[in-house]
Amino acid sequence: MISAKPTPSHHGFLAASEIGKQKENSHLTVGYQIRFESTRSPATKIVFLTEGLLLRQIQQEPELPKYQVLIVDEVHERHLHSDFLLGVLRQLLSLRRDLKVILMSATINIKLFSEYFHHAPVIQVPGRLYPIQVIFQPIPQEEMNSKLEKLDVRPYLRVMQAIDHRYPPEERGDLLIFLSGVAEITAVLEAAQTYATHTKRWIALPLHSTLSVAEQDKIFDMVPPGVRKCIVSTNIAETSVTIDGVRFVLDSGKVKEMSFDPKAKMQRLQEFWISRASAEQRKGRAGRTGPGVCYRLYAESDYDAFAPYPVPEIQRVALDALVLQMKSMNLGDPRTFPFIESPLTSSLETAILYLKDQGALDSAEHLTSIGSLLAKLPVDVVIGKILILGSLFGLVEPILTIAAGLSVQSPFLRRAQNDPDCSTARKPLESEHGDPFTLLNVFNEWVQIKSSKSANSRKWSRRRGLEEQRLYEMANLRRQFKELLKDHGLLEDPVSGPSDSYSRQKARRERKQLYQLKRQHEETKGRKRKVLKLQDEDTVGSSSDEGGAAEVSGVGKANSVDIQDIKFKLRHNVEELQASSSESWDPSGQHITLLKLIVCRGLYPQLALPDEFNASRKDSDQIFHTKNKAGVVLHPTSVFSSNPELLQVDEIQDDCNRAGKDSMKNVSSHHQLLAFVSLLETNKPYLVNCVRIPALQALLMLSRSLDTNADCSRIVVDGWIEIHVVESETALKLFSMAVQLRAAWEEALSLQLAKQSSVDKEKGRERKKISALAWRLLDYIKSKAEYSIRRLAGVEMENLYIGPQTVPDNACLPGVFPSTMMKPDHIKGGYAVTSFLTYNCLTSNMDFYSECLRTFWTCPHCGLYMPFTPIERMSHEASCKPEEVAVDQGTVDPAEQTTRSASVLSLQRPYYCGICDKDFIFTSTEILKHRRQHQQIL
DNA sequence: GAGCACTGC
Repeated sequence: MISAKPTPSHHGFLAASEIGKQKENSHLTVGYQIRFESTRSPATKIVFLTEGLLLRQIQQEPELPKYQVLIVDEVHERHLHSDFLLGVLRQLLSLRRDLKVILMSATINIKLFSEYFHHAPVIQVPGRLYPIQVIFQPIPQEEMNSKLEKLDVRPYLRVMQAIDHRYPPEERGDLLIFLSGVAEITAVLEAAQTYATHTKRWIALPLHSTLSVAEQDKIFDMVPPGVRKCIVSTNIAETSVTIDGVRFVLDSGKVKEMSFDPKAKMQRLQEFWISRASAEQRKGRAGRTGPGVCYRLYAESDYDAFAPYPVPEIQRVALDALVLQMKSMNLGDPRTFPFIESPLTSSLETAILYLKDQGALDSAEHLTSIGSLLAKLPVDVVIGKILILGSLFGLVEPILTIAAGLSVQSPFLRRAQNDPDCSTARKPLESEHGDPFTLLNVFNEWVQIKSSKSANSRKWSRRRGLEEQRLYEMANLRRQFKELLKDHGLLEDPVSGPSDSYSRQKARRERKQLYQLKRQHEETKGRKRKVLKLQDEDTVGSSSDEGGAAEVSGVGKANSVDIQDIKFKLRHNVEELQASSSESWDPSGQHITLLKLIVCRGLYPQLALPDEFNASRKDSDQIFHTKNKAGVVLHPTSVFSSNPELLQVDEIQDDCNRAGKDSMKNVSSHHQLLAFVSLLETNKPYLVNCVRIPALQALLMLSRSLDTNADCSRIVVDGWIEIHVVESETALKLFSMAVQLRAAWEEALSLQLAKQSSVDKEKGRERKKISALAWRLLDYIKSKAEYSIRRLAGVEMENLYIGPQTVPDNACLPGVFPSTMMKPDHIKGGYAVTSFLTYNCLTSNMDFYSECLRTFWTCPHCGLYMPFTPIERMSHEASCKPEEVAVDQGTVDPAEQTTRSASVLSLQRPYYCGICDKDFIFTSTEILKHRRQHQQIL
């Protein structure tokens, strides 16, 4: 193990340049590889790559035969991937005696690493840092801000004054201020700029990740003589961005960190004191080019009380992806894996439970077929599900874009929200269906611009307040997703389009030109450092966000080559992209409806229910509830936040028929649910990236548990949402459709995953079936129903079920499918119809017996006319459905095998008729026929 | 009126 003093220099780079010198003539032997870029070739001897990428390679080749020596840099930073990698390498070392592993770390916590690797020898390398004077300057009590107040900027200004006072302006050296977040940065920046206009000795600049790339780059610009930069930054300057020329560091001692609340499945961004290791790292930023000074806005006793190190990432985040990857690497039980420092047991259990719930792990915690696929997709589990589901319905192109859009930082620049020009230009891109669809629109429009010769995509993006960089990233991501789906047989290789020799030649010529432009750019490389101007007196007052600044750098770039554009056009086939993006042009809205259903199924159970009293609330006060967290709000960037009317229900009120009934309040046929991508708590818990969908239809289709009363008009979903359907007739119709569609969808999916549709002839049949399924899903989603919906209160949730009844086990009712049995449910009471549906188990004031609820009904398929109880009718409908949608018994997911095989035998079953006082062996239809006889007699 | 720390496969 190699260690060095905590210095911001990149040891890895040092090594590279030394190696480079040795091998000057054959520079090709040293390469690098990151996610979307590689200079690796067969000749490569030394390669720099990221930990995540190496882990993916281990997934493919567990013994890493390609490598003899591995150097892992910056292990002290304790990233999720690096901690995991160390664990994997430690195991690999016992398999590969010839492998050499070298860890590089700052001197902190050397013992931990050395002992973990069986007391590996330590080599100390002296650091190269200039001396730094530390000044503790705690904030006086009266300037401490309470949580609700804006940050008090006086302590920060005092430091700037002190610098002006003590150091002559001709002595160079900039100031770097570390704060916790954007709000704090804005406050200090404003004050610093005001101070700067008086003294003319400062130029203050913000630095955080949500700034556009151009704005971030400004911190590298030069200042006029006698002027210092004051860079007001987040943590980004602690490790990610290195700025030379900093002589003064001002450390607030605060940091915002993401943690994970497993109970509510919610991310939480909270402010904390930094660790001593971080404090030292921040201090070190002052001593890179010469002796420096570090002002700390806390007392030395505070410093001593700080935690020694930051909490390793593995102990802070959701471990779904990690567990999934471990499973696919055959690393055994994650609970007993010898991590350098174990994650919390509860966190591992939550992840395992979640993966089971999502069907990625079976009950024995082995990967399922969908699980092993998800493990190979470099995305969150929910996004992975969306991709898989999308490939089923041949809606891959828009789904790829949506999945990519949800996996990158938002392309919407924050500052543009206040700019009226921007928001009007953005307006046409907004989708009333939800934020993922806005992302889809943005990308598709952008691709159209890219493919037109005359339009300038950079300009187009800037007009709309979009960070184009994010759109390039989306293009890369969606291509990677597409290739992965293809590799795993979920996507057919497109038949390559006709290409005549002329167009091939043309394409070749274009590529050649692009290469030339790229080379030109590389030769004149390095952005020329501009000289920053002092802030004008009159612009300062109004500009908290520096309206003009981006414009200046934009104009500066307009004349040069757009290297991003060239790289994009070299990497992607723009015409193909354009074709696929216009594919999702969908005037009828059919695709959108299906896409929404797919996205929502992927996101399930991340659903939020609008509060029933939202109609009487102000726009900004709209409240939503999730199963585990009541009272969440929309993130202000959501379409629904600026257009809350999209979620308003036009209530059917004071209808004379139901005026008196309390349960029939809030009746409408337009109730909507929100599916959301994440729940993030900052000041409040926010729903991020929302999609709206018809509530009842979606819940019947997606939820894990549906409990009903006798006529199915009252439904409890997943134990927390209650629905009253006005007409039980309607409820039954929906139930019947949902039950059948779920089975058909499930089957199509498992067929797809099992790759059983490899024979061409079958493929055609499969496709027909799937398109029939799609149409039926569309019909179903659009079906009308009037109902009320609300979240159950805590007490109500505890008294939902009638509980086990004294029914003998063999008293089974005919099932909904010919092959399933409706068994008495011994926990809830009532009857288990399918794995998700329990009939007549809800406690109710009205004590219905199913026999009382027979009504006459004509089967649309066979014309049978007779009185049915609700459940008999569903059963008949399911067994009497048209040929092409019949459920194929031949292909059953192994996970479901047990439940089904038992019931296949039970097509016929004992039936006791009370009127005849006789036992029969009947199929369900025969039972119905038999009962009809009695009805006629009576 | 009110907002997201930072990486990365």
